[in-house]
Amino acid sequence: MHEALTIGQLAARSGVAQSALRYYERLGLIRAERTSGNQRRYHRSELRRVAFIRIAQQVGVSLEEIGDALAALPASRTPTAEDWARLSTAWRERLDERIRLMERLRDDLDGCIGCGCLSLRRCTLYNPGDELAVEGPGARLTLPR
Amino acid sequence: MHEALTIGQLAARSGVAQSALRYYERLGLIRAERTSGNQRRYHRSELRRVAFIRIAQQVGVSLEEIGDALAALPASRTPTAEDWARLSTAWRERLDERIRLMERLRDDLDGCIGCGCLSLRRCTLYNPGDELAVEGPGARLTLPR
DNA sequence: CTGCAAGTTGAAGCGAGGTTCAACTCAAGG
DNA sequence: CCTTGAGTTGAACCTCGCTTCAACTTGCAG
Repeated sequence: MHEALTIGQLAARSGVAQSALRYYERLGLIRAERTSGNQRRYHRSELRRVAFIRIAQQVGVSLEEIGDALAALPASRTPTAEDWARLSTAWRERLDERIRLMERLRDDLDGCIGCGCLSLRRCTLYNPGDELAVEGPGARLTLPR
Repeated sequence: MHEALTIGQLAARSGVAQSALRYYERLGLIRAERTSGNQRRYHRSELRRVAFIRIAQQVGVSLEEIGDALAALPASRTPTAEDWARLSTAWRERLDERIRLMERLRDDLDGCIGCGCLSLRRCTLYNPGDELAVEGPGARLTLPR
């Protein structure tokens, strides 16, 4: 029992439901070989991919964007620590940005608590990203990116 | 043109689409009077409600929870600065919590960048909220609450 | 070789947070 | 009065990130 993980094992070890793993595969976020009987066998390096996906989600990145990022990994070989480090660094900057945004929100909120204003334009608070306008149909990302 | 805002005006001033405003009304988050011809007329204080809703969304609160919070406002009178301040204080704590979570994520990520590990259990990084398990059907909140 | 857990698929469904549409009605300036 | 832009409704649709289901097939311990 070296190398290959079944979907159940990957699910257990990553904490991600099997159905979610299959979904990720459909989206091209992870990959699996198949046994002669068509069952998925995951290389251990997929564990890192899954971890990366979940972390990126927490940073507020959509699965589509995560896919783009993962596509930058070398397909020919198992990604090295360095490969991962490069990606992590990129997300780190996003995280920092998000944190800054939250902190600004908090500080603005502090300023407003005194006056109870929440008066949109008068406050810096409202709409911190200057994203007043329309963006097309469908659901919106509730949280800032 | 004092007091009452049309839906178009509220949309323009709040930066929220008319369709979203009607949706919020269906959910009971905001209220409007009606003209004799059945058109909505919003009290100016609804501007603050809308602002509050958008801010709370940024903090990662669902519309349902926002509704619960807004229900705590006095229905009989226009909310005072103090009323709003109370709500804001409550959200501030949530915000702080979220910021802490993000910072922890960032610090953990920093630790991992060196080794490129992302190795789930070995790192503190993965799944910071200890929320490994199942939660029932439907979409999941992507970002920590 | 049997039995049972674990795996397979595609299609359908869910929940959140809206948008879009058609078919009207209202408000107000000229 | 007429026109035109703004507003009305309910129902249908959308995206995202999954889960659930039914109907099978595989893998493996005994």
